Amino acid sequence: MEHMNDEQTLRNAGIRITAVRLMIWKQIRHEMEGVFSLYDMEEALPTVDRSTLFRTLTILNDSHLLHNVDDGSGVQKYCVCHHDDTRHCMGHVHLTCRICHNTYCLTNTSIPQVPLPEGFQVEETEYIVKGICSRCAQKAAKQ
Amino acid sequence: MEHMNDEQTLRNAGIRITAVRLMIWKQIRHEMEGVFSLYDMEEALPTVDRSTLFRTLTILNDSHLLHNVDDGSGVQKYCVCHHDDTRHCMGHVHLTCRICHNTYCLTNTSIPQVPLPEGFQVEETEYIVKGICSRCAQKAAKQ
DNA sequence: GCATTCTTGCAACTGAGTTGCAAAGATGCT
DNA sequence: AGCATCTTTGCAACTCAGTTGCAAGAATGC
Repeated sequence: MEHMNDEQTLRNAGIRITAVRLMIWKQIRHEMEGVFSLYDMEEALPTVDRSTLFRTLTILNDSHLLHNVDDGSGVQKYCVCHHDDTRHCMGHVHLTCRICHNTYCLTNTSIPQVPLPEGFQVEETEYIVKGICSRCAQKAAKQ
Repeated sequence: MEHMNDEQTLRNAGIRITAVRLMIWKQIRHEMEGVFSLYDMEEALPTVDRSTLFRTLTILNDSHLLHNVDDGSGVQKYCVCHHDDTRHCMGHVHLTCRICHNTYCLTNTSIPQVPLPEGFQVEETEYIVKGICSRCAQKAAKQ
């Protein structure tokens, strides 16, 4: 699965192949690290229109090749789903840095359960830690 | 503290009293239940300009009379801080309903800790459960 | 090879939040 | 109270991210 070629991955997800989609997916898969935004994609692929990027990200999201990350910045972020089966990849903890605005996935830290009121139907859980990442903290300390 | 009058509450927080501010605070304190947005305030107080509401909410937030709630809807929400001291009211779990877009505070459910990487300076933690609230689930079941 | 369907880029729009500025209001000092 | 100073307010205009309508271009099915 990990080594499936990019075109096959899209096809398997039921996504029709086009030059633009393949370019977008390759960019995400091989060049973007961690969590990225629509704006990051615009920067990375300036020849592709924003609306196309948006629509393609939505398709990838719906096909569970990406998942939405809500880091509380007010900007929608995306992240490659790393999982080996078809289950939707469930929540892990996210760190988001107030200074550099990067968001990091703690892929190995799953979200602890809490008791919920009777009758609430859970669909998704977000656990976001906001603060200052170690890199930014170090920079700040030097000055 | 709970019974302090509204004017005194503002004054104690270091906020200058004006007719508009008092009206906003009374509305929040006595009419809004739970979590509300700027838009909710616009609806409730149509005579007050949006920018004034926004600036006043920001002041109340900075003075820890309100706190920001990030429910992942992309819309900033606010909630009265219920606490007896000057500590910033720390995170509790929020439920947010995909159907009615209401957000509920589980004020008694504090956010469980998770292990974090060395060097990350935590400032705030959000725990948001997204899904369908019992009221909306019941409505859906009837049909 | 042609008709049909899907994808793309452009432009224009929405919605929430935010800012500059002048008028209105509050405060401090005599 | 009268006046100068500082703060707050409403208006309009703007930013920023996301979203949509539509016509042109690309892919697909027979």
